[in-house]
Amino acid sequence: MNLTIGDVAKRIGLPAKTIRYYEEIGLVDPLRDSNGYRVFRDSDLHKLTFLGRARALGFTINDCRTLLALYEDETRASSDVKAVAQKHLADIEAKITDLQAMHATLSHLAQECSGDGRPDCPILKGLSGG
Amino acid sequence: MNLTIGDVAKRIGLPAKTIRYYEEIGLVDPLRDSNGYRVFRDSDLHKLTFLGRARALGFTINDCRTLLALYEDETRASSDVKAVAQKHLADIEAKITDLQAMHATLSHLAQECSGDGRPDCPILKGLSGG
DNA sequence: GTAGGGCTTCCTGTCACTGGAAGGTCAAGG
DNA sequence: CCTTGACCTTCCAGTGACAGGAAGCCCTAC
Repeated sequence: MNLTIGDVAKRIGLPAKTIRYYEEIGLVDPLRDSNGYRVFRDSDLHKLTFLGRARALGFTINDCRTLLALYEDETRASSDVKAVAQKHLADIEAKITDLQAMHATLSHLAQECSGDGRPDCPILKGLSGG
Repeated sequence: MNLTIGDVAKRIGLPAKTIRYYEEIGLVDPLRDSNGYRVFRDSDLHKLTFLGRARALGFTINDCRTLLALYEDETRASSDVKAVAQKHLADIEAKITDLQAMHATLSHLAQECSGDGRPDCPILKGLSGG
């Protein structure tokens, strides 16, 4: 018995919709049964697992495409993989820095806000440029 | 002389496109000159400044709409503002936590990758489930 | 009068899906 | 044999917050 897309979805932990989408954009290419249902080979399952993990680490679909190509290429240089990873690590670090700055500013404002029934509010003052 | 949208954009630090978009979704409502050009009052400039800062702190457009309404409402309770801010702070914290987890996992994998010309790569192994 | 820059609207594209409609397929139960 | 319900299929629209670009009007300077 072939695994249907629902079975694969459960096994991999990705929604069926997402798997169809990955096929549509050419990340996987499952076979078809005579009834039109998708047929997933082991290689498809491996790719989908790979994609699920890469996406969970925050790689873009474009990065995933690159990484998947490297994954499939037995003659790859690990430096190519590492370069993609390090670029992504730098992006993550930049995002964390941004978020921490936002958090610092906003928590400072919130701390000064009494948060009661009165209209006076340092948060709004801060936002309006006060 | 009225300020045109380009002048306002420079002054506030938002692209003109963004200001038009904010008008389209009802966040601001500038007047119009006889030639069709937008005319920005002081109150429009204040609102746009407010929006720019709120967006820079990561508030969604929907939150901005709420905050702007509170900003305009002289009878607001500061607790309402603070609630929005604290919800957003919690979201920021969650995002930072997620990003830090991704960073930890990926930097660990990257550290083990030699990054040379050989095909052997712990990053790909980690992604494929190894 | 013409060249340029800015303004206007409108339409499309981005990213990575998600939701939903319309219709085909399959196994189980009556 | 028929139905029911849970699958599967495709296709279309919407999300958030804009950005890019085309076509055409306006205004100033030379």
